[in-house]
Amino acid sequence: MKNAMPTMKDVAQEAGVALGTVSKVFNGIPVGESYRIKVEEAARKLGYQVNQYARGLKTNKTNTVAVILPGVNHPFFAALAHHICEALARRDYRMLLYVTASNPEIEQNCVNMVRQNKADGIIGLTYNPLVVGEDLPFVGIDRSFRADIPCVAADNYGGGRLAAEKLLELGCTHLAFLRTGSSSPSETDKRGDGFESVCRTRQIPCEVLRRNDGEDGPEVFREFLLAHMAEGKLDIDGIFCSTDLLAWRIQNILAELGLRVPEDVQIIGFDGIRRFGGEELYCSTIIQPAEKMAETCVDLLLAKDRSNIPALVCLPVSYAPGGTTRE
Amino acid sequence: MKNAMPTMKDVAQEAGVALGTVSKVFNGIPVGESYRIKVEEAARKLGYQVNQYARGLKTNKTNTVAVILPGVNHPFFAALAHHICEALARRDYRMLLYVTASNPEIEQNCVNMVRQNKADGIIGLTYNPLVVGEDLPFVGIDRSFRADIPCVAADNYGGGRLAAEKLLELGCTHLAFLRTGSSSPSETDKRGDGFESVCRTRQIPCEVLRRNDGEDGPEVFREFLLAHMAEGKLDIDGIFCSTDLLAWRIQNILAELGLRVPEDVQIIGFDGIRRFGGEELYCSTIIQPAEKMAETCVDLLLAKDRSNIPALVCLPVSYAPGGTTRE
DNA sequence: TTGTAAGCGTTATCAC
DNA sequence: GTGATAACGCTTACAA
Repeated sequence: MKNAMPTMKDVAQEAGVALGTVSKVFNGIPVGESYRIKVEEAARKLGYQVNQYARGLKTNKTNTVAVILPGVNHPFFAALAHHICEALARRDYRMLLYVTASNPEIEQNCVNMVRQNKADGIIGLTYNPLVVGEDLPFVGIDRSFRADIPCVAADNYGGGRLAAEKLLELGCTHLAFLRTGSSSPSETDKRGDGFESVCRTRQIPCEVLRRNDGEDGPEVFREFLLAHMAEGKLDIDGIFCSTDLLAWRIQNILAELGLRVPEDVQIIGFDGIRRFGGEELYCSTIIQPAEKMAETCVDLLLAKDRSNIPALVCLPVSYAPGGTTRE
Repeated sequence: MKNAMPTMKDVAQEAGVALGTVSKVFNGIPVGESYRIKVEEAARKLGYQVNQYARGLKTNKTNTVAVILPGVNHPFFAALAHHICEALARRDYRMLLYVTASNPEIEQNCVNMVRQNKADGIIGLTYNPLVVGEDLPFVGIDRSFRADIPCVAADNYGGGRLAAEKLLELGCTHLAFLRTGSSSPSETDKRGDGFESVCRTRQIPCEVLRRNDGEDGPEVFREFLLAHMAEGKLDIDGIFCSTDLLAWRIQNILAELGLRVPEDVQIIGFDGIRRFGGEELYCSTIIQPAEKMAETCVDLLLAKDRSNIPALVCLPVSYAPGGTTRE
């Protein structure tokens, strides 16, 4: 009458064997051939599926990993979620997804919920320092808030350097770095550092504007650009933006100002966002290896030996032209 | 030494009350005020969290819903996932996400896994007929494969009509409907039906090209357009594409052919995809109410009374100009 | 090898 | 109102 889901007991009865024997069959523990057959047959007949959570109650493993992201609406986060989900599935794990809108309370709340749901670990791209038990494996993306929590990120510093080198290679002589993003520190801050370091070394003039989300509107960037214009010309000829989204906005502003990209000024973004999740790039950009990052997070989280986990893993980025540079 | 997660027993001991009392406190069952305080204090001190799955073992509820999508890389799917996740969180449910790449085996496999994980229900955008137990609540998006499984979709038919009416209102006299998509039938097929019905009624010439994904490359559309060109002019002046992605591709082809949008030909897409998951539209389009759809799916799935669930719920769409129409 | 029984953390049914 | 106690579906010694 209630829930007709068959249990191990049903299978045992159907197969005419003991409960323990059924369990063994489903755990790959050797059992008499004839018994195995009987059990498997009964299981198929009844459509039996092990209850992972009842099992977890005993084994303290649920084969479930919680993933905490600010959201899944932004293409880069979507790509992460997608690839993490697939990487987990390949290992026969399931993904419990939480979205937080970067809200500290929600983030912490998610962590608490994860404990209720007994996930085997957490992969989290979070912006706030969280309290998470020592016992619960945690891997951070782009950010680590505790010494023993490994962080997986793209090689943001290297990506910044690469962007600078590319722009110089493409003939730029006066660069700029533009940034928006969260105010809480993260690996992504190194994008600008890498970029500036190249400029310093090569003694290239580099204008910098770093802003935090919400601090002020897009008009700061407009003003910045205006301040660098004289007689309809921009004195900057190469811009590195901290994200593809910012690059897109900058392009719009430049268009309004009557400047052409890439003729008057070349732009390189960061992320490697593709239209419709698979079509062409929005701009010339430094591509984050989302799939590799996902795979690495999962590997790190599920590693048997958690004694010598690295604190930070930076994955190689690559440059791809996307129409906003001259090549 | 092992997992230090405190249990109800620990809380009971700490609070100096019986186990059952602790349980009652956490279930809102009336209990002596002084006891409640003691329990809550002990729980806080120990950092206790109920184990949802141990609870589920008894109650047959896990407060978990499985969501099955082809992937989460495409912006529309990402939006669905995002809003479903939030809608579930609002009801104190968690989301178990599975991605299938529309592969029938993987889809079925997900359903089986869901049974292992004892989700309370499934929300699925799937392309293949699945075998899913009568007992497991299921809500389909854009498709239903069984009479008793409710389907939530945008008003695709109405959207098609709206597109036709808009194009006519904008002065078009010779229309076309272009379509790609899965070969398996779904609610989305009605987009073209609605569009054509308006054309028929109003006696407007309407060229139609319906293709299935993978049947052939993008060149069919190019050929189609070429076949409708004479002396560098297109005899069609209004195109309705079954998705924004297709509209984007068509725009690219038109550009190659030297045709201008919206001057020479106006285009309306379907979906309402926004750049970077929140910026402007790609084209003039019929917007699917992703958030409402998500909310509706969750409502339907979690409805107390599942006796009179509708078979199909179509949510209202809206039109928004996005630069590919003249207004 | 196979069967038995004691938990895992929780809820629910009872006597008290 | 409170506190034992028997499930829930499964794993795992341990005994047969």
